[in-house]
Amino acid sequence: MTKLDLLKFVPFRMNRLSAAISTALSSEYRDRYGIEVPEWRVIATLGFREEPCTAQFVVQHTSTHKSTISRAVTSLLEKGLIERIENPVDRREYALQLSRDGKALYQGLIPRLLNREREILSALAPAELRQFETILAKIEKSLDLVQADDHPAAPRDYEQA
Amino acid sequence: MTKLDLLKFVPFRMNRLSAAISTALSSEYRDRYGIEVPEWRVIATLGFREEPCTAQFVVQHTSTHKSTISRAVTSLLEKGLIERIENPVDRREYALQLSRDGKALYQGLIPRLLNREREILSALAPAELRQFETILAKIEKSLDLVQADDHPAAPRDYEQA
DNA sequence: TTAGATTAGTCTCACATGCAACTATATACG
DNA sequence: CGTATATAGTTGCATGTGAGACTAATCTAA
Repeated sequence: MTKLDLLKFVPFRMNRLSAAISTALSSEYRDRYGIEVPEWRVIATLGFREEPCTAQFVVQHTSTHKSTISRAVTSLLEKGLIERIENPVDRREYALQLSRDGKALYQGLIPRLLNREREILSALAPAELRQFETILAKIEKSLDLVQADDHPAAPRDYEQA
Repeated sequence: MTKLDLLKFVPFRMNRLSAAISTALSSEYRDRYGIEVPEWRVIATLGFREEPCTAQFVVQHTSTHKSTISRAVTSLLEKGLIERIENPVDRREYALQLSRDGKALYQGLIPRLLNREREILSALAPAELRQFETILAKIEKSLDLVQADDHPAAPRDYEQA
């Protein structure tokens, strides 16, 4: 008679933890700036990489479905938080970058989010935190979620759903 | 100039990892039995606790929104995988339990899911696995996701979306 | 007994998102 | 060249789900 205790089942626990963490963070950008998760991911990508990059790059970088990114980009354009630059060499794609307002939002938001992350992880001792980083990296690798920057893996469309 | 690397940001990594793990597991019940995540959670709860229990109990136990559980229960009833017993003492609630078919599904499914979990965690050394359990428990506790069985915490409605 | 509060469960609404078809452009190769 | 294939990005469609109103039943306390 095999049994399974949900509360000890890692997939369930990861789901629940991830949702709880998202909720804990979302107030910082949702309540404060009216930004949803996919939009946050676009901003995070553009803010971190100084150079403009395409929506396709954001898709790869964030492991988010391209239709979701497309809608997030549209929304951010409407909000004036990013700008779109035509690429004369390849007119299918556009280079995206943060606008002045987008950069200001980024600068205001990042410290808050890092603080939240710190708060959540403050439950861990320093050694545990290092272990956690190692463990996450190993599981990510075994699930093929890590991609060399120049040889991006096959696109994956996992969403926080 | 503060910056944030998404790929090193724990909330993002947890989201992505949790989604990838869900995807890796869902084939076992989705493809195989046409069961969705909320239905799986109901089945897991009923199968683990031998005694019948109410939808409200499942809500608390799985940290899932009551409307989601309600729909999952309806769907499982239609599929004949669970049964609903009226409670003459309190006619608002119903006791739920796995049907014969539901128990068979449970018995067939559990070993597969445990195998999948093992595969995913096989990237970790035994010591790391123990560390991981400890770390998860600590973060869960700090986010108030653990509930004493007789003093359930305030209901939380985190969903995998 | 009764009025107000509480609880279990259902249902409607709004909305986010994956999928897949689609458009427009670019590339590869005969 | 020109045709076939691949790619960037958008959009329509279907669906899953959280919020919260709602119903019915129970509990509490005057």
